[in-house]
Amino acid sequence: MSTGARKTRQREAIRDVFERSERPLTIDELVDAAGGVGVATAYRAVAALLKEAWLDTVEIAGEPVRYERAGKGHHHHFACEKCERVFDVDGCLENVRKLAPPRFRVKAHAVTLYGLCSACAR
Amino acid sequence: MSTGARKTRQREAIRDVFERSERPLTIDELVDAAGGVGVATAYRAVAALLKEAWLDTVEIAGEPVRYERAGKGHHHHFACEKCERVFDVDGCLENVRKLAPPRFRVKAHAVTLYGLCSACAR
DNA sequence: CACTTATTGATATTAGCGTATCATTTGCAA
DNA sequence: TTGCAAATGATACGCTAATATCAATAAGTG
Repeated sequence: MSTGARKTRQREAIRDVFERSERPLTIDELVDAAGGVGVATAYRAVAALLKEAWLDTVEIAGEPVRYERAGKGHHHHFACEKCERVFDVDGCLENVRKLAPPRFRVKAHAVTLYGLCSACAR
Repeated sequence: MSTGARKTRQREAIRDVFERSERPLTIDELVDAAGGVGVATAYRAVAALLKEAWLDTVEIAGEPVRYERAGKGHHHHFACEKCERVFDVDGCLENVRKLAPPRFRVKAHAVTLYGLCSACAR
């Protein structure tokens, strides 16, 4: 027979990178970290992994889209203004949805913190 | 003499639009609302108003940049998934910055709610 | 091994958004 | 009213991010 996805060096490398990284990565970060993977391939692999819900999208205003392993549970993000990396922030706040004006139906929310990560803060 | 900014129909219209609107507007929304104002002019006027801190930038992930009158005090935003408009959300949460991991220095934060605005929720 | 076809990747192309150009219009002061 | 610099606006251009192209490569079955 013949149908199905093939196991390639590049795809393995990409999965590895995401499995090891505990923070969301941009396509460029991914390409750098994976090594020897073309941009087009990176985009294709990410698109596939998104489709099969193995990756989630992390969008932060004014920044390139990032991706991280799906299924981490509810969390938010911290964007370091110096090293430009984005980190996961566990936990959430109780009354987020109560901020909405009356009659507004809240379906999701995002909390993003900005500042300096531990490495850059010293 | 001769130095200084001139008062034009277009600039007046743009200021009026922002003064009347209680929600952040994109350049396109601004151009539509102002009527008879070219895109280039809109960009130029907004740039000037940003420089003199009469306007603030409102950035929401994956969406075009919006602008609103500066000096409203700390608040956040609600993005309607249906009509694509963005609304102000007054108030904030106490412990936002406490979410950050140890040793991270939080300098700012953004809370964005997604869902349906009162008009679209009915 | 041999062959079929998915995959790769350099690059062309597209799309979205903002700035630069420059001829024309228009404030506004004398 | 006149004159000049500021302002306008249609459009060309530039930038960034992502997709499409297509010849070359390689996975994996028989």
